[in-house]
Amino acid sequence: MTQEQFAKYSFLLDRTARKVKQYAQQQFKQGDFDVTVDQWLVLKNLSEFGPMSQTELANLVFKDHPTLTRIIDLLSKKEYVKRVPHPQDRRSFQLHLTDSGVSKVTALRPKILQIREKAWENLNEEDFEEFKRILNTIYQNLGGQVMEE
Amino acid sequence: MTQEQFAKYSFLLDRTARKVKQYAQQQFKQGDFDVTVDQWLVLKNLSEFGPMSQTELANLVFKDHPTLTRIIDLLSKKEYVKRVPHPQDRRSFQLHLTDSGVSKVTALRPKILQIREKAWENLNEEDFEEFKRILNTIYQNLGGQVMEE
DNA sequence: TACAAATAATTAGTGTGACAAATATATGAA
DNA sequence: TTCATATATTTGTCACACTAATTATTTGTA
Repeated sequence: MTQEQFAKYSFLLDRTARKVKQYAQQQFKQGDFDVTVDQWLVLKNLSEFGPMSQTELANLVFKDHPTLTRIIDLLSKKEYVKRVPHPQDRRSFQLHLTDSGVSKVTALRPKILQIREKAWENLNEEDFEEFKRILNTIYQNLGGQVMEE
Repeated sequence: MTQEQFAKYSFLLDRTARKVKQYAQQQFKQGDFDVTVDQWLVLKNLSEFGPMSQTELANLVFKDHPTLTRIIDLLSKKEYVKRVPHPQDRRSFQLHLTDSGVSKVTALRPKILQIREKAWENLNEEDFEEFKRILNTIYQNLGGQVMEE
């Protein structure tokens, strides 16, 4: 394996990740989902794990704080999420889905699961396991923390 | 394989790609390379394949035209690249590395190859082949064109 | 208690990515 | 030749990623 090969794999990885995101975003747009792929990730996690602070959410979705602040700003403006002052800690907020946010998640969830499926055609269980293992190895090589299942 | 799994893999892919880019960018910054990861990709390809138009280059690095225009703007400002009017076609430019651009590529190339290696520790030849195959399958599933080696 | 250090969130600045629309020029068919 | 169509590049707008710095508040330690 030459060093040049490593650079090529980095390129392939980047290109594929962009394609997956772009494809999903196009479908979101076509279906008038009124959220971006990243905004969806935030809504979905709030829905699954309940109210939490921005720091907790940032760790969950692996976005940095400034990025998350802006995503929350956008979701607040759309009134899918609201910032509720934390009762004990005046520095922080609890993020809650609004009723409208809950409905949005319910409505979009099945559609998005279907969109996500497309990328994985022509691959089997073994491929998925391999892929996950390799991605996690790379992530750890660069100092990332992998969560247990 | 449940639909939820597909969403998780999409997330892992995105997260890993961002990590790889972020790691490289940090190293670039630490070494005062004076270019970003994406700017480097452009310089490297111009160095390897010689002068070409922006359209050709955009196809080579899989960036869209507006994005490439802006990257070239930055590289021009830094005087690593210059736009030379195409002799026959006044709509287009030939992109040339400047002398300073050539030196930059020569100086950075070995350092960057080394940085890229880090992500791939603890993986073997078979893993790389698998990984490439899976990435390309995904890319094709979403309508992308894969190049022959 | 007092005050330095840590933490939560935001702001600012730059770069990249996607998409749509605009501009300038070239090409091909009637 | 002319005019519609195609091509090369740019501009504009919004969203996201990362860094650094800032603000407000809390915590830990002397």
